[in-house]
Amino acid sequence: MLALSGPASARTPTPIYDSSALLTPQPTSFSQCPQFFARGSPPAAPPAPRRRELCYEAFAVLHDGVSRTPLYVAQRLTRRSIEDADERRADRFFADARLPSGERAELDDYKRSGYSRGHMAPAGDMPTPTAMAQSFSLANMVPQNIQHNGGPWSKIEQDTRQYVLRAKGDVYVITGPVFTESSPTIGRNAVKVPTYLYKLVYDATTQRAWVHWQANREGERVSPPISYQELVKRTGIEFLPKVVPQH
DNA sequence: CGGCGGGCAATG
DNA sequence: CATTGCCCGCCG
Repeated sequence: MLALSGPASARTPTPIYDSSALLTPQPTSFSQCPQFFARGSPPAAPPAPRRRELCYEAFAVLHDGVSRTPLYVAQRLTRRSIEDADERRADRFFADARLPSGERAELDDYKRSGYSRGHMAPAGDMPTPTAMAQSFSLANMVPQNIQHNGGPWSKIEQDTRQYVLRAKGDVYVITGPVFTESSPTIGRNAVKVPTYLYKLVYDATTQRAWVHWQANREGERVSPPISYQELVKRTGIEFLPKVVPQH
């Protein structure tokens, strides 16, 4: 078992799962890693059962036990963190033991599924060996078209890193899957295959945001970004805190 | 073309 | 379970 033994996760107690936990939402554990969210505010998603908040050393995951994937993964990137992102790729994927077995993807689900294990918070962003290892949690993965993952999506990840290298301050990135009624599943645990993937990039210094919205399929090219408001419309999730008018 | 970064699977 | 070789797409 690969220990999630980084400083951040060491401070994160393992959630207790019992019947009452399914009925009454637990207090947010994102409160223990607010640094990954703009102004410390996690996205406002409509409440739903079987959602778990997981903090890691360099990113935070809202996991969905129905799809057995993350719903979104949040990061804060800086020029410094990208300059530090020169770790050797760990390449050791693992099922995340902090999730109940019925809610999580297992390695066998992806094996010979025809889909790759696609990072939401990319391995290439990770600034420390611990963060690199943690990024291979299946709680950070969705079944992704192999060609799209290694091609256009990889390009978007690298473009994002290049942007951050030139940014003046904090850049918040939120990445996640979008499912449709017809979304297929893989493996015995029926891990849902996303129809679309998005990556929201928000530069807190300039207060500019843009969104990469890509179909999870063969032949998909890098599409022109869409607006933040369009992302909210398509997902129903308010990812960024509403700006409080100053006076 | 080679290097790099996203992966995969076979092998002891 | 770690190592190794391989595939693919993108870019300079």
